Amino acid sequence: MSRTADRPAQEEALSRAVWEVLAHQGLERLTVRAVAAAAGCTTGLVMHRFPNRRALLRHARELLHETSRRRVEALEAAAGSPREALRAVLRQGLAIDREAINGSVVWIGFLAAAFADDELIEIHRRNNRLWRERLERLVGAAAPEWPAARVATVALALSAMVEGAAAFAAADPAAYPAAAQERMLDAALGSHGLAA
Amino acid sequence: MSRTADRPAQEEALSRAVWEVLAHQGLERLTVRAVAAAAGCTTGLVMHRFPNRRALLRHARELLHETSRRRVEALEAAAGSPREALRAVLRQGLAIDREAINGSVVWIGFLAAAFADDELIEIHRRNNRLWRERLERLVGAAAPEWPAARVATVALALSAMVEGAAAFAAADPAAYPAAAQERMLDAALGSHGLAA
DNA sequence: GCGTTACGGTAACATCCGTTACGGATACGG
DNA sequence: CCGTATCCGTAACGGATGTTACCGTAACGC
Repeated sequence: MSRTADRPAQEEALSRAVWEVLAHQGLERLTVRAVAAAAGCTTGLVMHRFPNRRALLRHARELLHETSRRRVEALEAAAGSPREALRAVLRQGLAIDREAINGSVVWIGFLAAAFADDELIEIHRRNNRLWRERLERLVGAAAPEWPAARVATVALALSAMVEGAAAFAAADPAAYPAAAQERMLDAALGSHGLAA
Repeated sequence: MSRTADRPAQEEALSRAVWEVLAHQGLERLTVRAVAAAAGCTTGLVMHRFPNRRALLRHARELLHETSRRRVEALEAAAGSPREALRAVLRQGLAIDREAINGSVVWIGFLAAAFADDELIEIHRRNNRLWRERLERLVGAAAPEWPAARVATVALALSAMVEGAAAFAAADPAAYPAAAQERMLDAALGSHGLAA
């Protein structure tokens, strides 16, 4: 062996650089060179870690999903009741601080990129279906007496609302302040009889 | 004068070509050459009609907004009651047929592009605020007794839900069939006491 | 008809892209 | 210490991109 490079750490650093570029420069400027510059290295390292640009994007997308999954599971575990868990998980999907706004911008960038990359769209669908199952499980726990069809419909309504609000806020943070998003979430939960 | 070219018609045709490329090839392949090919002309015509690529995208974005505004106003005028108008306007924002799915893909593409173009994001914000005002007016007409704050909150909840559902369906049409989206809409309207 | 003028296709330009090849540097095994 | 294997920065390549310049061509006024 020669000098041991921490490959997973480098891959994560490069993935974070992808998020950075996506959040602050947009999809059109998401080039290998821009990612390398954001990571403080050269294109040589990037192309040594990943066989090509698409593989880099895929890794960054997967890591983003894994990160948000862990965050959601921590919130779910820390919640005191099913309804609190549901609200906490939905709330983290909103764009209520600068970091979450950046996350939403990145999410939109990956989605737009996925329409031109079969493997990215496959990753999106897989993750989205897991997200949907989680939401249905949380709604079912929050309203145990509901039939499955109602659970599924309300879970879709809530998850779609959160995604849409995050997109709105990402594009126009001043027009969609955190308080407005939270009022929206509580109004929706309350209207469905799911208030904690 | 020489041979009179129908400039507005050409600009519209080029804008439609932009939508076409955005819907079927994605933002990354949205090049001047791809737009020209989709419009059945060469880059020469494109660059004669617009000073540069960004101006072409801006025109296509504005025209898209104007088109959907006209569609929405027709639905609103044809509705028999305020609540029917609200439902019809929200329903057209869903991705319930192939054309609407394409429209949602295009919408996401423009949004992702806007994060790298100050003028595009400005157009988005202006249009989105008009959309929001329309929704608040419709919700207010559907529930005249509500205070303004509740109207605004519910309008945000409904519009965000529709946008999110359209994004979900655009990325995974098989997982979000039209019937599921409509059930979601009716469940949300019903939960807020706005069913027709 | 004919000159003029707008129109738009062709082709070139500089730049940037993803990717590849190479070579210097470095840490480990012996 | 030294050979060697790995790491990664450098630099180049072919191709694509936005944009510009040029020029043939077709229609209108006279």
